[in-house]
Amino acid sequence: MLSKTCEYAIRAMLFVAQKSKSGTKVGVKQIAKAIDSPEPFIAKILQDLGKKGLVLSAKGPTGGFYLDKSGLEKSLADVVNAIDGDRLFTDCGLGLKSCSAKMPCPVHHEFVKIRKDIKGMLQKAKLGDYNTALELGTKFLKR
Amino acid sequence: MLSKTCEYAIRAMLFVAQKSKSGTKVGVKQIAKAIDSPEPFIAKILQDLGKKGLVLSAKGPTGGFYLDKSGLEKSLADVVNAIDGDRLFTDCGLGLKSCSAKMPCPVHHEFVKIRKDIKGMLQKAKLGDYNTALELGTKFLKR
DNA sequence: CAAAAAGATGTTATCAAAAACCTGTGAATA
DNA sequence: TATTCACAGGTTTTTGATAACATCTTTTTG
Repeated sequence: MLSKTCEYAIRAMLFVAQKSKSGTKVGVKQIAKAIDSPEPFIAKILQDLGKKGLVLSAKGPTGGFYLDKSGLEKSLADVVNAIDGDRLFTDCGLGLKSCSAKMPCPVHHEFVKIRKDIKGMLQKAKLGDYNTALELGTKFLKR
Repeated sequence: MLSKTCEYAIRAMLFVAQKSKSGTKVGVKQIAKAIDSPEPFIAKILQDLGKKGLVLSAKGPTGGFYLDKSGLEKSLADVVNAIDGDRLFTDCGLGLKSCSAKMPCPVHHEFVKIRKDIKGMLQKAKLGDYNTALELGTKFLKR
């Protein structure tokens, strides 16, 4: 469904979001540990997300990644779009190169509906929405 | 969403279903051409599906793959399950190894609903359901 | 029997995703 | 201002999925 990269990205962003609520910046090492991901890999991903304006970063001691108010309002759909593009929402479910309402694969119409649901779900979910649950330990980012 | 293998499998099965309606058996070569897939690859997939009882085959001249009445009643979910297992319906949307109602990732509950929809859709879609549309050329298996 | 077609098995090639590494550069603080 | 911390950026390696090919066996029809 989502690429591995994208999965890591979302988990990392949710962790950063959680920490940003209290104004803390977090380093790559800490993030990697929190979401159980390879450190150099998550560094790359965050760098990429930074370039695309989805996460802020500060160099030097006490530096790290963080989100501001508007960053916390970004949705999971924004993250997915930054990493995977709109592949998930446009690619044919049966792998056809040109599959559209005009030239549909057998399951095209059914897939359109499903994808719409997924998109809606991802758009509704904001990065800041999960802080409480994460702190309470009722939702998890690793294992 | 589905593996490439699974996509080919579904397309191949839909083609076989279409031909089986009129009692025709189809060879690997013909199938590969019809769904625009590598011939040795689709051969392997069909061999596999045959072993799992989803498609019938006959050796020798005039042989090939075909479906009987009960085969045409099988659903896309059956094909997906034979190839990809229940990966699609059980794996965590964010890549966590153990993600369940008890230890959910942040989007677990949302994903459960989506997956249920997908499953329902695949179960409702029978292999024989698309014959007319395929013959009329309003739905397609390649390009 | 000969030809045709699937069954079975194994090897190799290609490609993109994932992962790891290494050096550069800017910022903070003592 | 020097040191150190941490992100930035580029390069390389590894891995796994996909794809392609080859060979041989078995079965069935004509």
